[in-house]
Amino acid sequence: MADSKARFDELITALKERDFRLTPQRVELVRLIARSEGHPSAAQLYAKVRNQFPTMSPATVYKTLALLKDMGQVLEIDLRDDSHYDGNRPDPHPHLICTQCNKIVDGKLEFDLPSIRKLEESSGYQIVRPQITFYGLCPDCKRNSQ
Amino acid sequence: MADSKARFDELITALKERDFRLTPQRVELVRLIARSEGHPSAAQLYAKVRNQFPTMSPATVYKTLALLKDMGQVLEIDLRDDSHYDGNRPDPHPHLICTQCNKIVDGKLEFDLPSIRKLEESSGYQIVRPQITFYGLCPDCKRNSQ
DNA sequence: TACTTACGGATAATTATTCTCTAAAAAGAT
DNA sequence: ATCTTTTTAGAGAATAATTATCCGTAAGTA
Repeated sequence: MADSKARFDELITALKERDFRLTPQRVELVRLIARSEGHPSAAQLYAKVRNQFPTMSPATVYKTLALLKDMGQVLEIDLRDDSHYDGNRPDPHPHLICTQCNKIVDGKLEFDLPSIRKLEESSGYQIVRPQITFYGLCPDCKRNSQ
Repeated sequence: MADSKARFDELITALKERDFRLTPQRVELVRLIARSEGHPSAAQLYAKVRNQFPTMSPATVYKTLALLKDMGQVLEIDLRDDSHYDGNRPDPHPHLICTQCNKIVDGKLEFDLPSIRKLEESSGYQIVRPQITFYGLCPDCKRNSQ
């Protein structure tokens, strides 16, 4: 959350450019995303946005998230039970997910571009979006399980 | 599918060793897994096993898959909509998934062990299961989209 | 201000996965 | 072997995230 105001403006501008309407609900959701530090789930964002708009429906959250995802502005992290979203680092990067408490943190791991090129050649696939997830135990749960 | 009979025996032996019961339903499911070439989903396995056991429930499939997964004998590939299973290469390896036709193939990419160790150190996480997925276009869909 | 059209909201549908309960199988004792 | 006890698995119902549909309304524009 280097500068959530700047990120907010960035997202709003991106929406305007593509002629999507800036409804109050949508603006509020974008504000929450820009301000988010972790990797909130759709349900968590929904719960927060309902503070301002108690009648809002989940579908509205999903629709706007899908929009931002398609624009490449938020990164979806699909888990088994639900999806979480990274609204401040839309570039692909690895995630570490605790299998005990479900805590998600960003991983600092460089992609080995040459290897990916080789993989594209050997497989014939055109790779668009890498999704690298490391399941394991977070420091807290590791300690508690010992 | 080098030798599905050998793989079948291997899985059955592993189940026996841990004193899991070999019910007809379970044996048939294991046979399907040992024989599977691609990365079948739970639903696909369920559909096939119902040819032999029309009254069988999905829960039975999920339970046995969970069992084999916990034993490290099958690898789960969780996608957004459902999970697929790799019953013949239980060691972690990357997958390439086509965003158009959902075809899944195994990727031949070495894990960079030193990088993973560094990631464990910097994050404090104890990594148990890496899941590396590359979304993109398979050769067929790439051709058709041009 | 009026027009056009996308959006929000509600409800219901869909669908993967899991819970609960019952039946059946294994183990042990006589 | 048979009866009893205990554990496990199977079937069907339930759960919960996400999506589809439809209509009224409000955003953007001239």
